[in-house]
Amino acid sequence: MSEKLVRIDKIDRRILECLQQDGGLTNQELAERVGLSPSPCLRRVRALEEAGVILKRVTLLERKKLGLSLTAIILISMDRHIPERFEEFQKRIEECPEIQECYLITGHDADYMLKAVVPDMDVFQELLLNRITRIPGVSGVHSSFVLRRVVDKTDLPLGYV
Amino acid sequence: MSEKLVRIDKIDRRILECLQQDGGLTNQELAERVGLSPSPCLRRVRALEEAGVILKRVTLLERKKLGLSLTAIILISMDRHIPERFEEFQKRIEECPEIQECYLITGHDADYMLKAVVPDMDVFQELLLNRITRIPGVSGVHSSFVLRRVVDKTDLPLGYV
DNA sequence: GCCAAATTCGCAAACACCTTGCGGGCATTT
DNA sequence: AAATGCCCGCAAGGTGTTTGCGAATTTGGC
Repeated sequence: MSEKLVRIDKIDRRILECLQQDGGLTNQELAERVGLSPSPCLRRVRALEEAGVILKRVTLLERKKLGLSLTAIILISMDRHIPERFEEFQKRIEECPEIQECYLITGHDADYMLKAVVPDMDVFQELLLNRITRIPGVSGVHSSFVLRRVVDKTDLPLGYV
Repeated sequence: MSEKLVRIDKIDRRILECLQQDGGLTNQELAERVGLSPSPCLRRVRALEEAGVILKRVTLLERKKLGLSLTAIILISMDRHIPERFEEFQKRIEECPEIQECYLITGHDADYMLKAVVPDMDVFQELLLNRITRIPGVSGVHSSFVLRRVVDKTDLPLGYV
């Protein structure tokens, strides 16, 4: 299910490029852009979904319009590197809707890198002090805040496919 | 255009929750889920788009199926903090399709935090040495690599709206 | 380089969905 | 209590999706 042996030709790549950019495209528009008639185009999209290349379609919302004006980058270190601690940490992090990303990373500075979206500093403080630092094993926490979004996109580079 | 005075009631919130999770929902399905008939539902969606709350719809793809198995977190420091350097840096970063996120951040450790998606270490090395570190003003670079994606989602927390 | 097999295309028809104007009901205001 | 404005649902026409099928193209073997 997760092997990467998926044949992707020129047309598939253009389909993926278009859909990455605009998931609201009708099949007709998509077909026109990739130079195909609607039916084979839809069949290719279905096949790409079936193959697991296309994961899901989502709608992106504007943070500021929703009063979510603060984005924080949090680096976290764990004291004892035992599996149970990591499992527990990950479970607790998944429960926080404010956390959009959480990666286990290499390097000695930190074990986890998180990105959180909150309305303001008060909520951030609550998240950090009441929820994150209370998780067993969390020893070091370092937070930065996003001043400016230079790049913030979801599309993958398809030039290597 | 970017003020946040947007009236969002219970139904709008449910619409946004549904669309964040599944952008491929038909208007009929959406209407049913939020307890509305198709026409007022579509009108609300249109209004939310018009108001700029709904930004765009995108399709998320599976990295590994496309041979993009390496994700890097890069922290960058700049030597002289003059506007021209930052402008130039940002312009050059935008040209890299591998860079999905680039934030200007607070804190003394770094000025920018980037996330890059690449096929392998060779490409990462090329990106880092030939493109990023060659940008005038870049003085410090620290890279980490993603070992495991604990959380990786695009939906915002709507509990505060 | 040719032929057979498999794949993938485009067409057309049936179906589902979107989209608009309109009338009616509910809430808020005067 | 009446008037106003807002938002709902209905219905009809237009648009897009989806399926089977025959034709064309590509793939692989000899």
